[in-house]
Amino acid sequence: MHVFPHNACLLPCYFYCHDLVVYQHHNMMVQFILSPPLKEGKESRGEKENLTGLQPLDCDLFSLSLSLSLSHVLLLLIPIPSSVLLRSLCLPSIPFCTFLSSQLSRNSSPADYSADEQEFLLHSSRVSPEMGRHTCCHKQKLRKGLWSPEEDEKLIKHITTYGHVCWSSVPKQADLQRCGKSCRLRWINYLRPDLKRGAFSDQEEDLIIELHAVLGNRWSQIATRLPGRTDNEIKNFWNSCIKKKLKQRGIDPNTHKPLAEAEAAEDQASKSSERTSSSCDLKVPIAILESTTDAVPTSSSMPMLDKHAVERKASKNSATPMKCFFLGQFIASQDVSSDPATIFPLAELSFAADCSRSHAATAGLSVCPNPYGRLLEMNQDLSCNTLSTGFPSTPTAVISTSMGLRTNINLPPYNPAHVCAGIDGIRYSDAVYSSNSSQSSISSVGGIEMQNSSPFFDNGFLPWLELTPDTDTRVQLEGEPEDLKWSEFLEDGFPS
DNA sequence: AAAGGGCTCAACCGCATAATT
DNA sequence: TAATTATGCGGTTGAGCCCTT
Repeated sequence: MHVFPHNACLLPCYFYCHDLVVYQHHNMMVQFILSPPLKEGKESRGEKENLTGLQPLDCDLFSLSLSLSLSHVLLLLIPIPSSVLLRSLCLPSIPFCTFLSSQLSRNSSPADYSADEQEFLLHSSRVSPEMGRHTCCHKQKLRKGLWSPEEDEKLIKHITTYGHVCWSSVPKQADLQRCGKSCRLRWINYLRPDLKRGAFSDQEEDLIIELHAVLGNRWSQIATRLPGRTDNEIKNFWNSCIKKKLKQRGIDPNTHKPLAEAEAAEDQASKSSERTSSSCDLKVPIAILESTTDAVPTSSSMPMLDKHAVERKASKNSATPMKCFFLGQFIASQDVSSDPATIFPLAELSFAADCSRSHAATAGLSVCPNPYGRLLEMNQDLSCNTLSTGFPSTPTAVISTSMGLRTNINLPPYNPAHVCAGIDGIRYSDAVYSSNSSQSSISSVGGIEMQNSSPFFDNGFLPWLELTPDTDTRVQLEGEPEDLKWSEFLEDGFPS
C-alpha cells in the first residue's frame, strides 16, 4: 500500500481555508480537518510547528482511521484504490481545496510526485488572500464557444485524476482558459463517462412526455429519471421533436390537453383577464370564477382533463403544472367524497395508495387511464437496473437481493411526513404499495418499476411502508401549501 | 451546384438559491 | 444580517449540418 510521505508535516502552513484540506496522493486520500479554524498568530503558529512527523496508519480499504488527534488538527487517512477518485467518494461541498505543497516539497523529494501532481499542488497552493474567495470567475480572457479536443482532453484528464471538488478551481488546475461554469457544463453534458449516446428510444420519449405532464419544464428533474441523459439533451429533444409530435397528435405540449381545449382555455383566460383588468375595482367572487372554469367540458376519454379541471378549481391562474397538481391534490384531499383515482390520470401518484392493497398491483397502472398509454407497456420494458440509477438527486440506496427484489429506498428512512408527499414521496409510497400486491407482479409507477417476487416487504423490512397514506396526506395537507416552495415539495414533500 | 430554410445541439446567459464570510 | 461567491437550472442563441428547391 502506498502511504503518505512519512515525514510530511503541517507547518508552517497558513490555512486560509478554515476547515478542510483534501489531498489525494496515489491511492491515498488525505483529509486535514481543522477544528476549530487555526488563526494566524504567534501562538497558533507555534502550535502548528509542533505538528510534525505525522504518519499514516495502516487501515483497511475504505475504512477511515484517525491517526492523530491534536488540539487543532485531525488527520484522516482514507486509502483508496487508484481507480477510485475523490469525486467518487461523495465528498461534501468543499469551499477550498489545497494542500501543503511547500511542506511536501520540503519534506519529500519532488521526484515522489508526478508532473501532474506537482502541477496540481502548485495550483492548489495558490491561496487567495480572501478566505474562501475564488478568483477563477473573475473576468479574465476566457475562451468561449466550442470546446477543442485538446480542451476536452485536459478536462477529462483533470477530472478523472483529481475529481471536481470545486468547479471554480478546475480551469486553473487543468490549465484551461474557461470559467468553471463552462467546465462543469462541458463535463456534465458531454464528457461524463456515464452518458448515454444516441437517439432517444420510444420508451424514453414516452417517459419524457409523461414526466413533463407532471413536472413541466423541470428538465433536471426529468433528467434524473432518465439515466445517462442530461437535462440539456432532454430539453433540446423536447423543443425540437416532442413538441412537434404532440402538436401533430393534437395535444398541446404545454398543457398536455387537446389543442382545442387548450385554445379554449386560453381564450377564456384572456377574456377573464380582460374582464378583470377592465374592472379592477370589481372583485369577481371566486365562486363565479370557479363555476366559469368548471364549465369547461371535460372528456372522459382524456382523464388528464379531469386533472386540469381540478387544477383550475384550485388555481385559476395556474403557474406551473406542478403547482396545479399539488393544489389539485390539496383540494381533492379536502373532499373525502371524491375519488382521487379518477381525478388524476397519474393515479399512481399518492392516491393510488389509497386503494386497498389488494388492488394495489393494478392501481396506477391498468386502472389508471393514461393519455399516453404506451407508457404502460414501456414501463414493463424498462429494466430495474436502469431505473435504479435514476435518482441521483436523492440519497438512494439500491438493494439487490438474490430473491429478485431490487428497489430504491429513499433515505433517511421513516419519516411519516414524507410518505405520499411530493413527487418522490408519492412515487415511492405507491411503488411500495404496488409491491405489496398479492400477485407477483411488475408494478410501474412514474417510471419506477419494481419486480417483487419476495415477501420482503411483508416482513417489515421497510416499516414506514405500513402507513396509511390517505390519512397522513390529509392531515399534512391541511397546512398552507401556497406558503411552501415547490422545490421543497419536490425534495421533501409536505411538512408535518 | 448553390442558395435558402429548417433543424439539431452545444454552449452561453441570466436568474435563483445555497454557502460562506 | 448583508455582501459576496459558487453552483445549478431553464431559456435562449448561434454554428453547423441537412434537406429542399
